[in-house]
Amino acid sequence: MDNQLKRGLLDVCVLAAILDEDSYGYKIIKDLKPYIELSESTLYTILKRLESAQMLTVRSVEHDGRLRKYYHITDAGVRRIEDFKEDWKEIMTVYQFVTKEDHQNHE
Amino acid sequence: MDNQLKRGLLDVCVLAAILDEDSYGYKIIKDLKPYIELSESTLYTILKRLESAQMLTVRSVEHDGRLRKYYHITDAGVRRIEDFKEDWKEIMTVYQFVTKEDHQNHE
DNA sequence: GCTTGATACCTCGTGATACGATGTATTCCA
DNA sequence: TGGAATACATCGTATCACGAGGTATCAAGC
Repeated sequence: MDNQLKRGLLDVCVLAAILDEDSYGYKIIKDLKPYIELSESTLYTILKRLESAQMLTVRSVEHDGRLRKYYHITDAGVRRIEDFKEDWKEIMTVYQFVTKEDHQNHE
Repeated sequence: MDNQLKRGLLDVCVLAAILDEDSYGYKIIKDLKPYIELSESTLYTILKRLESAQMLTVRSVEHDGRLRKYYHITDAGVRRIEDFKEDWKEIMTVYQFVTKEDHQNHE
């Protein structure tokens, strides 16, 4: 997929991945894989950004001797997803502008 | 609109703006305004990028003592729009992942 | 015991890019 | 005479995705 198209989608994908249930980095990547691929370096950048924007909170848990950091979405995070849905309406008008063969008559 | 969401859309918008008819910078901005806003500095960056990617060609025309640079889409530019339509299918599956309230049952 | 691969975290540097600020020059209208 | 509008352009900055690399644990196979 075109790289630039992913921007603006990634943040909201990560938030959606922890919406129903708290999750951790490695699992988020796996869960998102069928929809969108992102590297670990990308994810941890996003996670840090979302945390400093207070859209999620973090909690460390020891699991099988390994550290796991569970991420929990906040109200602001949920609102971020709602805002995205609003923005999407504008995106769709842009999409229609780009894809209609003839800009005045037939669709 | 969220800034990041525009990325990946802008290039293709500019190409769509010159698809039916050659156009020039100032007019492209005006034509796109109802759909997406972009500043002059952004547009000229994009135009230069698309030119070096050979997705459009340029032709200078004197108009009322002012210079006008008309942009003409190439086959590669048209193909770029087609590729975008393909990418959009993937984008829609991502969108659906983000927006469905419950990730297993009801839509 | 040793290696390999999966799990799980992290940092650093780079390249792409949208845009504000700024500059130049002309035409048109009040 | 002055300020929109038209029309082009450059520079610097901030944001961001990602590859490359690093640390550490655990399970499985030889």
